[in-house]
Amino acid sequence: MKTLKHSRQRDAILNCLMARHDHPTADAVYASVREEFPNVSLGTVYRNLNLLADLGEIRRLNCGSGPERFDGDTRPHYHFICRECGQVTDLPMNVLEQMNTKAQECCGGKIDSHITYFYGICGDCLDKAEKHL
Amino acid sequence: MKTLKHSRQRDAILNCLMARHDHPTADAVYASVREEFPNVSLGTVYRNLNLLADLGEIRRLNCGSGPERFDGDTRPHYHFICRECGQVTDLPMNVLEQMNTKAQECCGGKIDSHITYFYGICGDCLDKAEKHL
DNA sequence: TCAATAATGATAACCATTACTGATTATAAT
DNA sequence: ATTATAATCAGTAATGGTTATCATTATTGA
Repeated sequence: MKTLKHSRQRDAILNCLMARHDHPTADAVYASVREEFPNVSLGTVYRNLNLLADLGEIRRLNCGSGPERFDGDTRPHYHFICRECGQVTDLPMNVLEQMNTKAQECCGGKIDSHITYFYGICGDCLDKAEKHL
Repeated sequence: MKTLKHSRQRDAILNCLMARHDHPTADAVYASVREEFPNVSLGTVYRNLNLLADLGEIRRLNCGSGPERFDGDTRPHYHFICRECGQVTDLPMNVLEQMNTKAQECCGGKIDSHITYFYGICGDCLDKAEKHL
């Protein structure tokens, strides 16, 4: 039985994720934590991100390409990825639990969850495109 | 303007993906193509998988962890991933286009598609668990 | 048939992530 | 408070999947 010990670095990493809502990569978290702990190691960031994710205190995001991203909001919700700028934003809509039931009717197993990423062009990029016409 | 030239290796790679329905990784495709072309290079496999995906003849799958997978079936459909064995299977259910509309109401941008992965335990693994009780 | 060039095989480089190391630090028992 | 312990750390090497480079080979249109 391994007892968790308190660590300032882990706090800083968790705080960073709670404070920002841009779903940062490990590298971005590293840069952020470095402001408080100038010689924190990238390995420490990865180790704690994984630990926190396994504990269920943060969530891992695999948005289709590029490095993994992390989310301090563990409540089930959907994400929208802009094809133009790559920005990942939260979608304030309810998760459709009934999709699991529907999907389960199509397969022999037991489905308990789903992950959905929406793709398109975000408002900012639409505006920019407009101006350049 | 770069014109595409025909290549036996690319044919073999595409055929492999059309023939099997287990959503193989690049490495698995490599192993398969090697039976016909014993000294095909892994780089060639990657290059052509990317080319074919960009041409829209196959699809890339990012199932949340592990290496990228590829799908010879480009028609929109959902996938189910077993947490136990990692197997990726197709779900014969309609894609819910209305989710895009719904999601778009929640964000300032333009949403054109979504990708959903369902997670759970597949029939095979449920059976195995049953026997071991 | 031949020149132009896309594609190949082999290999090196790349990048994100993980594993290893010995030193440090937080916790619990004395 | 002191000490024993084990978790955590910083630093760095190693790993694994993927991409880039380059000399050679294969395809194609004239």
